[in-house]
Amino acid sequence: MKIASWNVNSLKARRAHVENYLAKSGLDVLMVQELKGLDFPHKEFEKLGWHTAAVTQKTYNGVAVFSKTPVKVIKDALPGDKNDEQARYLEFETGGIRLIDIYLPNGNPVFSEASPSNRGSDPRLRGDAFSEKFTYKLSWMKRLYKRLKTLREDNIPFAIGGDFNVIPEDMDCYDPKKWLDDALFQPESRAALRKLLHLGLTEAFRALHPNAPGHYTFWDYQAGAWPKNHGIRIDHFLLSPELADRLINCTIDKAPRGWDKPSDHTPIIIEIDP
DNA sequence: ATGCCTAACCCCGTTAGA
Repeated sequence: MKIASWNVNSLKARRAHVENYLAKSGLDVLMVQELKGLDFPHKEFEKLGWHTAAVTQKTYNGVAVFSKTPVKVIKDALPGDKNDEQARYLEFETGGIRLIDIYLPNGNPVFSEASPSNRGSDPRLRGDAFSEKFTYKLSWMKRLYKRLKTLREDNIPFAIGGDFNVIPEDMDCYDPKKWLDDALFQPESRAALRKLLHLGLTEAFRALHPNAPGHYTFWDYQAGAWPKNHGIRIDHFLLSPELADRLINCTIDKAPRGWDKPSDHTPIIIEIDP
């Protein structure tokens, strides 16, 4: 069973890419993120032979799944905050497996804007407050921990994939120094990701490719990042023990990043022994 | 040291991405 995750950076803009990928990649399930629109073309994809489910909002965020087998939605929002209206979480069952598709908040900027007199000094030494966006990221990760802990305690096997917006380790970016001030690279973000792993989850790519730097899932559109391979690895799959034991392969498919008018992310694929 | 690029919305410059 082949399952992929891909941040498409607007489904509308990447519609042909997604259809092409579904037709040719041999996937059983494709989870996508950052749809950037309220409308989701369920019928059109059903005509192409895919079962679908989506959580969308206007302009921002949005996650969806395409599957060869029927999709039963378990949750269309991350529990823990009824006032959170951002479309970032979809939990479902398909092909006999519980899957979770996430678009984890980016969180930049890390700190609230400094007063003019304080600019230039280190915001951490200054004791600046975290920004609203970074606070939201960390609280979202705390809520995610609670949800995954519940699934573990209930002995429900699952795989969670998506755009985690966290660079796990220094080897997961081309130049760690350039990311020191970024929300994706903060100690708090990385600790929250490790905490998820401490529930007994396996990070699929790193488990199968230990000590292998230079493998990325995102390359900025700017400054020639793609041809220079100046990327970061932020799209991940985490597997509960039952599925980790069935993990055959985990690869990053760089091809779609080289297509015309590409997303800035490229798909990550896991293969599970049926 | 800074901006670089892309997408959505409608304000066609601003916000967000990462």
